[in-house]
Amino acid sequence: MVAVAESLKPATLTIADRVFDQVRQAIVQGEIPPGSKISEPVLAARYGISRGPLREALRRLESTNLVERRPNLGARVISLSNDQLLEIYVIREALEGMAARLAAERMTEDAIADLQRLLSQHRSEVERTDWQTYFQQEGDLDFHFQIVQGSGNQRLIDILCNDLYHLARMYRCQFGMKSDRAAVALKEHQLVADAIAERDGELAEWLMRRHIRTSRRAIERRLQR
Amino acid sequence: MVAVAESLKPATLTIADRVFDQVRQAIVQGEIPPGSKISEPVLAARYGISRGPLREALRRLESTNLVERRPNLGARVISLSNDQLLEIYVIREALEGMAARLAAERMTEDAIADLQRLLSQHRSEVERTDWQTYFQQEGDLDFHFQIVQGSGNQRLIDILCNDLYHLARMYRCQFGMKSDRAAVALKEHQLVADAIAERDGELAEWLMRRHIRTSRRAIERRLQR
DNA sequence: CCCCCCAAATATGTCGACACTTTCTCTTGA
DNA sequence: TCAAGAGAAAGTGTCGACATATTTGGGGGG
Repeated sequence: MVAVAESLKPATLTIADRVFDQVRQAIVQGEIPPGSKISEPVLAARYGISRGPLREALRRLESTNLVERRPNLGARVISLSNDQLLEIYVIREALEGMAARLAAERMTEDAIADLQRLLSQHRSEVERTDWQTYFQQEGDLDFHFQIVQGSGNQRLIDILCNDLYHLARMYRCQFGMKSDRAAVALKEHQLVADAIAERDGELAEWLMRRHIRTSRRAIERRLQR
Repeated sequence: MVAVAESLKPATLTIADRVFDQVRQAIVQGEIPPGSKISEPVLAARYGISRGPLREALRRLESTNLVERRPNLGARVISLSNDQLLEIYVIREALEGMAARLAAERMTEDAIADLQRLLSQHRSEVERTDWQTYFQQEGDLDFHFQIVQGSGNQRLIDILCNDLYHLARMYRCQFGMKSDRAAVALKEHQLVADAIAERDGELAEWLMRRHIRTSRRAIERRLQR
């Protein structure tokens, strides 16, 4: 259901790759709670592998900022402080704003049609209030994901999809955040998509930045309570 | 002379840490040419260590985007294509623009004074045309570095300082780019610094983005020739 | 009763060896 | 002569074991 595409996988899958995915999923879904220490022997035993590939996986998790490793002290699942979460939104504002601008300039007509289709699908989902929260949460990421893809800037895609989005999802699982601004967010999404469809890069960037800034402030308010 | 500060080092230094720094320096300075294959046994022998820590170092180099690793095929030093170099400048435009905005809002008066001092030092250096190119190159990074630090956004600092700046430096070493726009760049720097000193975040972001965009276009022109 | 110090236990860092994959080379056949 | 295939060589992936650092627990002293 979630269209967070892994960039093209290598033909042969190494053990470290497989364990990396498994542990990442376990962390993002909160199975391994944030802040908890990760014991290499324990995890290696759980997955039935040696410590070598496990360390490789942990190292990759560190590079995606899901775990922290300190020499001779081991690895811990990161627990995002409120400030760190807000920091991520600031970066997303900058990067996704740029992504929206580039998407308006370079996205293919087909991709724009897909984007509009995704939005109309979201619209119908939002009307069914029961599924609202779940679909809006994942659907929100899908929308941002498609625009980032449309930017055509591979490094931009990597930074956002491999690092920041996983963090955002982990945080949502962690705090069970229900969005009560699904309808509002959907309207903002529509405005961005329209600007892209009209090839107005400057406006698309401005709208996307305002959208993310609004989301950040909503979270900020929620955290202060 | 180069103030690219490593974020606070752990007390104990592991072998993998040391080799990571050494290999990174070798790559950035072009000692290990871009695109060349990295043989684990060879490098391990050169540094007198086992393949374990070396692989850890290679993994960290991969996470900083200085080497590419593919399963069962080994590691290669990345060789930036022209497009990839330009992609980095697009991301820098977005991120450093935001950094300048934040710096204008949050930088301490002392830090701003340091920034102005750095610029006046650059001014005197630019007048001595012989050292111009070298100092301008490194000084340029120092200037950007100080502003990014002033943003106070730790993740922003990490992304720029640990990844993108090293790539930019490698590319400069690789192509031996001499900047013939040192004087112009210096003026642009001064404008950004002034906007920060006046706490005008919006202007600071606009000026920084224009500055980086101008640099990108200068490179673009140079590459097409 | 609390604090400090020392030792055992546990975990991480490092190493060497083995297995499997990839690549190169040489042979064989058309 | 060239192409295809088999075998060898080199390299990466994985494993188990040892060395070193950290943590934990207990004992002694204040």
